[in-house]
Amino acid sequence: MIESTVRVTMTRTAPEVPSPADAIRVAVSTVIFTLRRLPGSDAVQVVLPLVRRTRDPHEGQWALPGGWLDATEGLAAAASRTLGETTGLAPSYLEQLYAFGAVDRSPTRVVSIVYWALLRADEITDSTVENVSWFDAASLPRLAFDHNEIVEYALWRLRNKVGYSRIAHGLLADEFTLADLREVYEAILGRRLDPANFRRQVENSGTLIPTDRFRTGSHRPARLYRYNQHVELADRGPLDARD
Amino acid sequence: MIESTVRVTMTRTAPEVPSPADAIRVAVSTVIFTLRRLPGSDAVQVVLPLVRRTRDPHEGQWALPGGWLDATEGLAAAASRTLGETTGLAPSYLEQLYAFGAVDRSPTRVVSIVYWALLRADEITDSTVENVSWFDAASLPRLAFDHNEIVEYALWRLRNKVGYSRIAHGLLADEFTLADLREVYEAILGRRLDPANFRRQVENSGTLIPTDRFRTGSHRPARLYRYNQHVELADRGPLDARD
DNA sequence: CCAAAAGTGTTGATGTTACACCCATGA
DNA sequence: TCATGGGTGTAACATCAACACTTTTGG
Repeated sequence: MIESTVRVTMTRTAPEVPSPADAIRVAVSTVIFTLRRLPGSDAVQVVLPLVRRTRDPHEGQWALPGGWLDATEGLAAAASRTLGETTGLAPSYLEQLYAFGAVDRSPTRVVSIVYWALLRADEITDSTVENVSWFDAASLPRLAFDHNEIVEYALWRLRNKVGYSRIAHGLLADEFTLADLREVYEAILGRRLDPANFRRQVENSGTLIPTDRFRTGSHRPARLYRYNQHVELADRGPLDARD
Repeated sequence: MIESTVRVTMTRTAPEVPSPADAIRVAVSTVIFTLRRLPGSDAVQVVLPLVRRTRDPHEGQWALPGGWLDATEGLAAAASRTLGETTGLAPSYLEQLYAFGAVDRSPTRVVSIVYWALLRADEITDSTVENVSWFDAASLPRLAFDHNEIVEYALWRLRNKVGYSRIAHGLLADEFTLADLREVYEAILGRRLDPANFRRQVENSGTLIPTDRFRTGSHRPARLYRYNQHVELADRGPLDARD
């Protein structure tokens, strides 16, 4: 009988339908990055919103926004929803980061599907939601669960991806100067970039459309650019908006 | 009362502990790649093992090896276990691919944490496990669930990663010639590479250690190389063997 | 000797880095 | 006018693709 072999797969250590005692719950969390200019300084920081926990595991500590996966929604939808409910934010870019499922990462068994997101400068709603604060990604306090490690990994992905994709644009509004864009790269990469070389690289990439408007400031006006909508922020391969 | 705000997160659409009716099960599957030389030909194919389903959803169709996540094991451990149980294989390289959780990907709600793995030439156990067959990755039949799309994505990742890491080495035994290694790259990328340029690139990468042994064949003997164990197969960032 | 794969050399195209220099504006 | 950031030019350097060429073996 053919069934015998596959039986091994399905029944040896786990029954066809896991019993309630084996309950594994699925949560969804999101690491949301945006930039903030320090008041009274020209420095730009990568910041992210955290939510203070008011329940038992790690009560009082800061944690990533998230919640339980609903049986009727996809993973990305759950990320958007929980994120909107906790912080009121709706990011322009959302991508799956990793599934964290170590046995001891929570007192009960929880597998967290973590997403990461970018928020444009014009998307930051300053509606002060209670229990939500923004933190400098470079100097976080001790977070709940394994969320420190998760943010570390998200930062690593962000820095990596900025090198081979155009995601940096996901942090800027519609129109921006090349200095604005360079500032984004510098904040993420943590080092200064040559303005001349940066200009050429980004101009030759074909992702920018020059407008005929200029931003007038304290010195020579800088041309405003627009993002080429036909170019994806990042090549996600055969994956599109799928879960 | 502080609790009110966070309540929104936890209770609006999902209760603190999901009820049994909302049951979401977590499965783990693995896409295992290895290379096979076509008999009577010099062509090398990327192949992967599939398991024929003997149960209700998609019975009779081929599917990725996998099984249910056990409450007492981590994600990577579950991938290794289910994979060993179904195919008897123990790959040299294992990395998380993606979490698939679309609502309609299975008749019941299943979130699949999918891993992908590389099998060295010397790791292929030819113990003919029942209901397991090897397929050319380039021409798969219609698979169960969304497994066709999953394999597509895994192939995309493999091809991408071969360009910026040395994972290709995960497909070869201890000692190999540069032609062997080039053959791996050619099979994955699907195009011929210039032997001269390939040699220089890989020699300058510092990942190979030349031995003083040669493989004698029909023509001029080729030097055998060994991997530099101090160089990781792929930079996984702050993630190591974690779940 | 011959065929064929192993291995080396060379050249032009292309991209990256550093930095000198000119341009346009507000103050 | 001057200081400053916007914007252009250019030479040194590294990387890479194409391909001619030499070396070494089995037959």
